[in-house]
Amino acid sequence: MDARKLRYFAVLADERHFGRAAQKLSLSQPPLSYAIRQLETELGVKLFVRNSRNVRLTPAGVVLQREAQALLRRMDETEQLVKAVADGRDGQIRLGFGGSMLYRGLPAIVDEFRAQLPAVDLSLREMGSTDQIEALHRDEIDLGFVHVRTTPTGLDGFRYHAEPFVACLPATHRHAKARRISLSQLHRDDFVLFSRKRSPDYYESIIGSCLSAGFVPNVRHELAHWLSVVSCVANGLGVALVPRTLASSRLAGAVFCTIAEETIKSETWCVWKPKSLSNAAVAKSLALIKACAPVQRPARQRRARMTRGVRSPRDRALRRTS
Amino acid sequence: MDARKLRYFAVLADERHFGRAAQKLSLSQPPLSYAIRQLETELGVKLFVRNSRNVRLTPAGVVLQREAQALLRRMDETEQLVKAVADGRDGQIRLGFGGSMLYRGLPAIVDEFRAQLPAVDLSLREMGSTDQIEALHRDEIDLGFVHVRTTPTGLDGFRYHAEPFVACLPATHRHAKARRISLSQLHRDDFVLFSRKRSPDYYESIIGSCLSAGFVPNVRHELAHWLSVVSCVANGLGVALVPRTLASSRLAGAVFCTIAEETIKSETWCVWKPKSLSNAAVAKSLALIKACAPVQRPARQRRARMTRGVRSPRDRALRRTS
DNA sequence: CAGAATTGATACAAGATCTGTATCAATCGC
DNA sequence: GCGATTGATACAGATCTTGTATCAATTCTG
Repeated sequence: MDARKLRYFAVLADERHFGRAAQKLSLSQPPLSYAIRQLETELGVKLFVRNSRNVRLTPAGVVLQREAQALLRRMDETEQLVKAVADGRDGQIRLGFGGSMLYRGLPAIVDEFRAQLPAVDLSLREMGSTDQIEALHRDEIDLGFVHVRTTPTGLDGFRYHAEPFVACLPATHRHAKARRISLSQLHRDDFVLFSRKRSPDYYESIIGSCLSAGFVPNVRHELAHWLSVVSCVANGLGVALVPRTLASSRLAGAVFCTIAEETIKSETWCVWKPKSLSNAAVAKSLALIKACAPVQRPARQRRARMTRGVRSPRDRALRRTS
Repeated sequence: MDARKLRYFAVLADERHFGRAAQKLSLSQPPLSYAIRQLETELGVKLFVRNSRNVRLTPAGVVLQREAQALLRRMDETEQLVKAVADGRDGQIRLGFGGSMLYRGLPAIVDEFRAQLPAVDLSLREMGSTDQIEALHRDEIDLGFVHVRTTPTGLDGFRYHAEPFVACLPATHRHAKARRISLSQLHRDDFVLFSRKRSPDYYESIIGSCLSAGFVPNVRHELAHWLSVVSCVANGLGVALVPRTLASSRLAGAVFCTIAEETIKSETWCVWKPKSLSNAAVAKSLALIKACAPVQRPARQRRARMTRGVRSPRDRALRRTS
C-alpha cells in the first residue's frame, strides 16, 4: 500500500470514473485500472464495484477513501514541516539566559521571534552562566546569554552587550548624594556580590576592580539574583557594584552613582555549540539576535561622554531612584 | 516521498547504521544508501550527517523520524481497518425500529452486537414502519424492524417475530373480568388504534379482524405509540386490540384478555435493501439478528394451547395489571 | 606508525515495476 | 440494433529498484 496507489485510489474514489481520474492524474486509463486492481489484491479487499457502466465504492472503499485522504494530507504536511525545519522556519529553540537579560533586550528578542519565525517553538530557560555553559555542552539548550569576558572553551559566541558597572549604595549611605564616586571611597564598606558559583566572571571582575583601586573588598553577602543584590543594598546591608542596567530597577532605598575608575565592564555574550550551527533554526535565530543586539559603540567614545558629564537618557535615569 | 522510502528512513533513523538497517530491511546496503539519498534529494533536505564513521540525524531528520513513525503506524492501522470493514468485523450499522421492539428483544440484540461485533458502530433510530421503509430506500438506515405482513416491495426480509393481538379494556369495562372475549362483544365500543400513517398494516389488521367478526369498529382515537394506546384505554377512552407483548406494560387501569376469534397476528419483520448485503457488516448483523429471533413455533401448536386455556408464563402475566 | 577492520559511497548489470498504445468486451441509450 | 462509452487486457518500452563487486575514508589495534 504505497503512497502512489493511495493517491490514485483517492482521486478515483472522488471521481468514480476511471477515465476522468486517469486524466486528472495525468495518466492513461489502463495503468490506473492496473494499479487499483493491484491495491485490491494486496489488501485482499474489493474497493470498487465496477458495473462497466458506473463505478461505486464498497463500504471498505468508503472507509479507505476517508483514511487515504487523511493520510495523504498528513504526508503533505509532513513534507512541508520537514522542509520548514530544514531551512529554519520551523523548529525548537531553547534559550538560556540570566535574569538580567530581561532588562537587556530579551523581550525584544522574543518579539522578533514571534514576528520573523512564528513557527519556531521558542522556550526560555532561566539559569546562571555556569549552568548555561554546561547545558550547552549537554545539548540541553541551543543558545545562551552568559556573563563572561571571552568565548568559553568549546563554544562559539559574540559579545551581545557590554556596559560599565556602577556603584549601588543605600540611600542612607554617606556618599549617597554623590554623582560620581571613587572605588577607594568604599574600601571599608561591606560588599554584596553576585553569586560566585553562578557567574564566576562577574565575581572576579568586581574583586579585580577593587584590587586595582588598592583594597580588598569586604565580601559580606553573595546573592543569586541581581535584584536581590540591589534589594540587599537598599536595606542597608552593604554596597555593591552592579551593571548599569540595574539602575532602571527602581528599587526604593538604593541609589546608583558612576564610578570614577575604569571598571571592567559587565559583558553579556551570546554563545552556542559550534555544531548547533548546522541546525538551521539556530542559525536563523542567531542572525535575528545579532540584529537585535544593542549597537556596539566604540568604548572610547562612551567613556568620554561619561567623564564629561554628558548623560544619555539612560544616564539620567540613574538618579531617579532613592 | 513514498511509503517504501519512508519505511527505509524510519529503520535507518532508529539504527543509525546503514549496514544494520539494510539487514533489518532484508536489503543490501547500497540500495538503502541510494533510497535515502533519493529521499533527501526529492525533499531538498539533508536528513542524515554521515561521518563515514557514524550516522546522525539532522534536526529535520529528527522531525521526519517522529512523523514517519506516525505515518507508517497510521498506514498500518488503515490497512487493518479496511480489512476489518471488508469482512464485517468493523463498520457502521444504523438500525431502525419501532418503540415496541424494546419489548421484543432489541436489548438482547444490542448485547449480542457488543459481544460479537464490538468494533461495529451500532446506532439505533426509533421510527415508524413507514418511515423505516423510506429510510431504507434512501440508505439512511441499514436494517429495519417493521410491522408488515410481507416483505415490502424492493426490500428483502424475514419474519422476526409474530404474536396474536389481545383485547385491551379499561378496568371499569363491563367485560373487564372476562378471561376471554369475543370481538363481537366490542362492536359498540369506541376503538383506540395505532396511527394509520405510522403503521398501515397494524391499522388494517385490526379493522380487518373486526370486519371478520361482523362489525365496523368505531375508530375514535389514533395514537402514535402503543403505550399511548394502552394509556388511553386505561383512562376509559375506549378499547383496543394490541399485540400481546403490551400486556407486560403494567399500566394501571388497563386489563388484557385473549380474543376468541383468530385475529391476524402482529408481525415484526426484519428488512433491508437487497444491495446492502454486499456490506459485510450488514450480512454479519443479519446473521446475528436471526440467531436472536424468538423461535418460530408452528402456528397450529400455539393456537391449540391458547384455546385449551393452557397458559405460558407470558399468558399468566396477562391478568396481572388492573 | 602501519595495517586490519569497519563505514558508507559508487559503478554497473539484472530484475521488477510502471506506463503508454492499441485493442477488446460489455453495457446503456437512442 | 447500432453507436457511444465504460473498464479490462495484451504487449512493449521506459523507469525504478536491487544485488554484486569494489572503492575511499576513518578508526582501532598491535
